[in-house]
Amino acid sequence: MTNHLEQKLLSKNIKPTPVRKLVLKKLLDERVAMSLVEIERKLERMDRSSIYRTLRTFEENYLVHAIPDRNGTVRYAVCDDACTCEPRHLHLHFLCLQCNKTYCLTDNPVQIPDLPPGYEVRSADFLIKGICPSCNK
Amino acid sequence: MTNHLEQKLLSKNIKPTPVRKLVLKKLLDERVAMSLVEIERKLERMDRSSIYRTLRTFEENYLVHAIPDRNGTVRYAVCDDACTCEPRHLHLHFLCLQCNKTYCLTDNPVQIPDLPPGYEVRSADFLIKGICPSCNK
DNA sequence: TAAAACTTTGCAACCGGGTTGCATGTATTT
DNA sequence: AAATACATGCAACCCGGTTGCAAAGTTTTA
Repeated sequence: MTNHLEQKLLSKNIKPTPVRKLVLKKLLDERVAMSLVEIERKLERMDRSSIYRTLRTFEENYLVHAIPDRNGTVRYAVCDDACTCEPRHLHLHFLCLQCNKTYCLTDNPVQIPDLPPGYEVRSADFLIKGICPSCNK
Repeated sequence: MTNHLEQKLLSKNIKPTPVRKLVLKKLLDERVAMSLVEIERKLERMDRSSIYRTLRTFEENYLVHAIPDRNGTVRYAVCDDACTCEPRHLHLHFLCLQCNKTYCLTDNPVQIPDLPPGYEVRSADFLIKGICPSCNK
């Protein structure tokens, strides 16, 4: 419901405007990470630059995180409540090569390996590619 | 030297043409992963589409692998001799947020975590971001 | 060795996602 | 109610990626 969306936005200090609520709703409903254009196509009446700026606002305020894929498109996924998007937070994602959906696998903890001295780690992305359960049956 | 480049190309069944040798040389010399445009800027006289097609050929023949970053650009790095780019091969990369260079950390093994049943893993990318040793001193 | 077939390269044009400037509309403050 | 700030929509632009096509180079075949 709407209130839930508003609360989620407010909890990240984002003013709950109509556009923002719709974009957030879409991201939550689809339950997979979406790119700017994917969102644009699903929200027919909405202007691209509005979605673009909305996604930037979301990312700046740690409501979503970005997941780059091999073709140069970036998809966005809503951070779960525990996600702080802080340094050393590790995002684990699964991209299905068949249906092209990107799943967030938040409950699979991954260790960031020790690096040679001198490397200072700020964040990390782990993207696994393959076939997802629903394409696999 | 040239012969080394030719051998590297031939070992992956790529005909060693002038353009290909130059692109490969540049990738090896710079020792960091480079995007299409980065290569284009370093190789002033060379046509973009030639570089583009060259990179595709390299990738198709497993001479380089692609590393997507957060802004939607894809960088290419020469696979080391052990790298087969096969399923289950895990690429570990480090992107410096300051100098924007991408390093291949091939000697840091990483385990692909166990996923929930139904997920079939084909490949994986692990991108760590932070500050590299030479920016860090 | 010359012609035919194929591959590589360069040029130009295009495409499409991402980005920005600006004007209008909507909310917030005074 | 006026002034200010913020959000939205539109249009235009930018730029990396991609493709079609013709010229140059290479390999094959007769």
